[in-house]
Amino acid sequence: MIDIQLLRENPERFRKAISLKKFDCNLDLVLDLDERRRTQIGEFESMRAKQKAANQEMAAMQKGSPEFLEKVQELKKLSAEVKELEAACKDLEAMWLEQVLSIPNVPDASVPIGKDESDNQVLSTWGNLEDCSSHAKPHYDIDGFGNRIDFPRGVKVTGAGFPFYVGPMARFVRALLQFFLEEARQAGYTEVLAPLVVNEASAMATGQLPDKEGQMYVIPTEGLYMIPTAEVPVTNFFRDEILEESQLPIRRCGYTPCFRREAGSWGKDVRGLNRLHQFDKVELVKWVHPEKSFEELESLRKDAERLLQKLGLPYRVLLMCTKDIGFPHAKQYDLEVWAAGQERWLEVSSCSNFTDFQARRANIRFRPKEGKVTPVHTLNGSGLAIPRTLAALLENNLQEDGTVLVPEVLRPWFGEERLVFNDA
RNA sequence: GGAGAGGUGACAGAGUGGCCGAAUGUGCCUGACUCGAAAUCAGGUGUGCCGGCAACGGUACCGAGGGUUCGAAUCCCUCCCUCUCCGCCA
Repeated sequence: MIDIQLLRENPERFRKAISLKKFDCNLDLVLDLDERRRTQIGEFESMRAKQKAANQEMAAMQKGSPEFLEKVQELKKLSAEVKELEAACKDLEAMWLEQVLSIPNVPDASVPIGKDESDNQVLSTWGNLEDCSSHAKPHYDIDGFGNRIDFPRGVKVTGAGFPFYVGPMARFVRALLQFFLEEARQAGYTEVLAPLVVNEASAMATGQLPDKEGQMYVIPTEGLYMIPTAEVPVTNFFRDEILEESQLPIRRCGYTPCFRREAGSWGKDVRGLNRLHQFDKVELVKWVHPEKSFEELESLRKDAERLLQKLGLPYRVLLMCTKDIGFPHAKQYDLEVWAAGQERWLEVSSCSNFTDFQARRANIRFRPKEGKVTPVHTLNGSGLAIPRTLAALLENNLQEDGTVLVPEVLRPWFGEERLVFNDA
């Protein structure tokens, strides 16, 4: 959530941010509620102070004495008033909070202004598209693909979007995960193995609730949600905590399966590995000093880029425009890998700086050497999402003989030079 | 899942209706002592919100949410969590 103090001081800054992000929320209502809330709090607290003082007097009186009983009668009325004022406060507070939570984060000045995805800037492109296999074809059209990634069995067992990875392909996914995790470790991220379901408070803190609940699978009997990304449990690790300045920055990585309902994305771009309900991903998360978050975003992006470079996959870096960055984001890069068979770019990582927006919502703060407790800045990025990376890899490295050449960096983990699709 | 016990500040641990934002101890910070350190002594040491330029004042917070009462850390209800025993189980 935003800093209400800043909104009071400079509403225009937020008005602009909202229009740039094309979000719909009523700033005047927020400011009005803020005003009323403060007045209400003032009234309640002064009445409450009066009550406390009177109760103080009572404590000194002899219980049951006439003046005591008289005082009780007198205070009953005051007590009722206090209760009313308190209830009014709570109501206003709740309305106020709901509105404050609906205001998006302000985009950084470096974020290009744009109206749709065509305004995202391609910052750089790495690798040569021509270097990809001349035999490339969409991964789902590779001979024997179904032997290795079994969608029909997934449909039978669970439903669409839950494939089985079989034999060498299962091992290959594991090799990718191990490669990603090891790279992250060497880049200074501490590995965590996190819960795959989270409670409501956690989903609220990272912003999946209340607006994006359609994205998550729900376990209604327990009131829990299956995670759409490791970001949720990993970020919530420090929820409601005060960190020491000397601890910052904290860098963590975590592998988890991710579960996404993807409601509404029916029919488009969903073939093969392009979009699944369950997929594996390594996520990188940082908690940093507010002054360092934008440089930490650059290094986060580079950490993700390095993975694609080592895998030899051509990719491009997009600086997302104001319309395309999400609600809590201040700045966001997307990494898109080239899938030579489909001849299209696939998003495999999104690296974001949330500044203090998510931290304020999740109540993650730090104690500066001087001054008062302050929200940290949080960042995260994929490093990387498996299925699309895998799709590009299969397509780009497809050989004439129908096998896929395994990148050097994966061989220590996979143990073989080629991925074969047809069982001998 | 059943039975019992319990959840208090950074930690340990008192407190069972008003004198409790909360004893005491530990830790931490400052000062004294010391060449320096240890030990000792003295003082300080939470977070949110509201008001205030500030000093500061007010208010809330003793697992969470309701309730009783003039007044709740303390009594009642619901929920969550931890521990012990039993059951079940990878």
